Amino acid sequence: MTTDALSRAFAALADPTRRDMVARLSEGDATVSQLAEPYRMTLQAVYKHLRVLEDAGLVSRPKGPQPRPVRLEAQAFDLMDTWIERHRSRVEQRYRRLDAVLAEMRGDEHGEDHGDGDRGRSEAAGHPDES
Amino acid sequence: MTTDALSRAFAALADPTRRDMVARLSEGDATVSQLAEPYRMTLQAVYKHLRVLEDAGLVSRPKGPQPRPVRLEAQAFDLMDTWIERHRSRVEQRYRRLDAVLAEMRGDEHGEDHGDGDRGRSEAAGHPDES
DNA sequence: ACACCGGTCAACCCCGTGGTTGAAAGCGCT
DNA sequence: AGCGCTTTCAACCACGGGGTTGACCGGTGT
Repeated sequence: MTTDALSRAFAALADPTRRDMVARLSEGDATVSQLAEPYRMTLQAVYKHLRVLEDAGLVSRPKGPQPRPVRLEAQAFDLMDTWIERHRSRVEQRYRRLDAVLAEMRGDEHGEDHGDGDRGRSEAAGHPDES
Repeated sequence: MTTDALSRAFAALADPTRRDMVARLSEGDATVSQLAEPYRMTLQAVYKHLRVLEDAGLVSRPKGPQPRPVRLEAQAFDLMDTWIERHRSRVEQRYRRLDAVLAEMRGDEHGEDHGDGDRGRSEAAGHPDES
């Protein structure tokens, strides 16, 4: 079950088919069968994927009558986005700081790529902090 | 195997333990055993998680001698970030547009929340487009 | 009423994954 | 060499996830 929302969201997007669905949904709502037709898999399989996306909160659907269209829901994306942003930015800052240090030490020549240079050690006795 | 990079990245972050590791790594590099100690699971299990993160490109480690520290790698985050951003923004635009339409139709009263109102249909015959 | 159509549920199969245990490497000591 | 530390590999187990097939519900049309 993995229980927590973030896990579900990430897990949901970990599948190419599901990502493709999201991509198509971002261009407009669609019904289950409409979503299904491009793929070679069964309608039921698509439905399952849909359920996963729904459980992840990435997608919502009116419980009303017959042609229940599927609609993208932005909030779950925000969840992941902020999480990623939170940690990624930290790393990039460390990168830049290191860049700066290196630049200061020699004449600068900022390599855009990530070839591993030498390593700097830095212990972190941090608390888990999670989320 | 799920093969593609994005899938691996998302799948990697779909696990709370792994996310926690990333969170801690964003505060500074750490060795496998350092990473392992907070958790009740085996060192080997942690190592496996590490492998997943590494395969996902979220983490790198110098192949040098013994205490091989683990280091966060920003690029994979960028991958996910841009993907999410690409689609999320689309949705939000649609939201706003719909908001605007509604506002135009009546005297505006922009509900901040997402209670489902009525729905507008809009077919999309778009190509998969993927990635 | 009947059938049709879209959507949904349930049982089942296969394999990838999170976790375990056990043993083997690598490398730093003295 | 031998000890001890960290890191890694391999075999194994239980569970959940992606996919299938088959049947069932809910409206709409005629």
